[in-house]
Amino acid sequence: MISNKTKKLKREFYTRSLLFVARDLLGKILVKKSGSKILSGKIVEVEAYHGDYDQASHAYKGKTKRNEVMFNEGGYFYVYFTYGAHFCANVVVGKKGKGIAVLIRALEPVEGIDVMIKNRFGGKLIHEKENYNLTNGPGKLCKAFGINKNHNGTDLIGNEIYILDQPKLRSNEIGVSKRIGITRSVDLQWRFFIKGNLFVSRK
DNA sequence: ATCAAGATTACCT
DNA sequence: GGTAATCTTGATA
Repeated sequence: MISNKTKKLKREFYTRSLLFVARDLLGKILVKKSGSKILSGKIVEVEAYHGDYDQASHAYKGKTKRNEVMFNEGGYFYVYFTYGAHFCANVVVGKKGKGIAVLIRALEPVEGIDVMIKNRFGGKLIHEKENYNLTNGPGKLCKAFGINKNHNGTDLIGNEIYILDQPKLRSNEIGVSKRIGITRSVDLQWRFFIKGNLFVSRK
């Protein structure tokens, strides 16, 4: 359940070290306002990307037009388009100029589920269990939340998209693994997820 | 100007 | 479990 202690995360949360921020994002609530509607979901799976020594990171080869948002200070939204079809949403982390981010890989829907169904499937949900297929992947959650290129660079300290604080998870509730879908720096154990959560993208 | 790769997904057997 | 789809970006000429 969602705690009553629902304060928006501040800049200081995001400007800490990468792996601390990545782990601490688990269990927090991503919120997006779209008109009068509110969409929200609990973060249940993330991956860390570091610009300096992580060859899988978009920022590894330095700043380009595509990845420039990654070089902001922590607390900005980095959205990119990939495979000709999908957007992926990241939280920029650390100090200005570093090129560090956390990819949000999966959410557990909380508010605005009707809108998410509409965004993902055009309004029709054939099987009840399809709810588990709404936001259990980086491209899927962007589609469900209506996140696209226009949201690249959004300040998460603002009111359009932000993340609500929640009690910190115990370490035995968090799973760790290699990252998914990359071909370089494959051995880093930088994927974190909530153990047993049904909305995690893969086992 | 051309080209290959990609932090994925959906659909097929 | 395998793979086609699809197009933007960044690198190379």
